[in-house]
Formats: sequence, structure tokens, C-alpha cells
Amino acid sequence: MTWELVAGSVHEAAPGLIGWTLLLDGVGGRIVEVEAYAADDPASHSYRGRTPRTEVMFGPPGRLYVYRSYGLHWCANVVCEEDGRGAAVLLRALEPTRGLDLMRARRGLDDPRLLCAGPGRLTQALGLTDEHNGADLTKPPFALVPPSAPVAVEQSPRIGITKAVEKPWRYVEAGSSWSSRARRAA
DNA sequence: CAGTGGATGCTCT
DNA sequence: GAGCATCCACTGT
Repeated sequence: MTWELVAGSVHEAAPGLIGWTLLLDGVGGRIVEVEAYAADDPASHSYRGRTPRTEVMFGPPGRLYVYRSYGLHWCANVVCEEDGRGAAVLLRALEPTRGLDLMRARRGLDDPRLLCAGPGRLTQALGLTDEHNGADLTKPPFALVPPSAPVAVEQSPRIGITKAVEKPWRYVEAGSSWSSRARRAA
């Protein structure tokens, strides 16, 4: 099936993904922080056109785009927009809900607040790597569960980029203490 | 607490 | 050969 939420504009899909539960082999949690990377967005990997790395971004929506960040970490994106122009949503933080013990073991720490608070952290906690690049998020081993109640979402500038810094395309669940920047305020 | 810098590999110029 | 959509350990208060 085509997944309606991600088939539309990335600017609606990104806030719309907040509150969904993402699982890989039954391990994961609620999405509480994402960033939108649009087509024609200088900060997006797709901006310079199609390359072997970004190939998946130009394919059907609802797939995973996985890339290596700073030589160390994996980062995961949900491909959006069915016209294949290269839009995607970067997953930045989850509220861990399922498979806590496995995530603790993979991350090598106990504090649940540090398990999935950051794009590199959440991929490590879920065991998500480039072998999942191009995978369909609606099919096993992945699962996506919609939120059971409406979610309040706040908007702010994106983190860690050097281009289009002013665009407020980071979306966080309002009041969440599970986002990658929550510990700063706490 | 805050701030700094090292690890590390792949992509594109 | 530069530049990253990062994380963590370390420093100094």
C-alpha cells in the first residue's frame, strides 16, 4: 500500500510523523523529533542531484534512506513525496518504548534518556544500518504504528547544518523530554 | 554545568 | 583534499 502521510509534501509529513511508533524487529519507540529536508533545499543530500548514495531519496515514498555521518554513525530518513524529487525526513529522536534491554545492550548504557536521543544514537539502539537502506518501512522487519491521540508539535531551526540554517524545519513533540536537545534545558 | 576537540569514512570538488 | 544532517570523553569552572 502507499502510505498517504509520506506521499504528500515533506512539510506536512515531517510534523505528521511525530507520535508514530517505529519498530525494527519489535524494538523501538515513539518518534518525538524529526527534521524535514526538502527538494530544492541546499541542506539536503538530494540538492546536488541524484548520486549512488542518494538514489533512494528519488524513489518511492515510505522507504528508508540510510547514510553514514561523520564516518561513525548511521542516520535514517523516511523518503517522502511520490513524485521522487528527493525529499526526506531525518529521524532525530525516539521515546524508547519496546525492547529497552536490547537497546541498552547495543548502546552500552543504562540511562533510557540517552538511548535514542540523537540520529546516530537511535540507529545504534535499533540496530539500523546501511543494510536497511531502501527498505519499505511498512513491511517487516519494520513496523509503524500511528499515534492513539493527537500530538502537539513545535517547530525550530534544524541542527548541525551549515546551509539554509534559518529554515524552521525541525519538529519536536511539545514538552517532550526525549528529544536530542531536552537534556540541555533540563 | 559549559566548551573543545578527536575519531572516522564516504562523497563530491 | 575538504567537508560533513554526530557522539563522547575530556577539560576547566
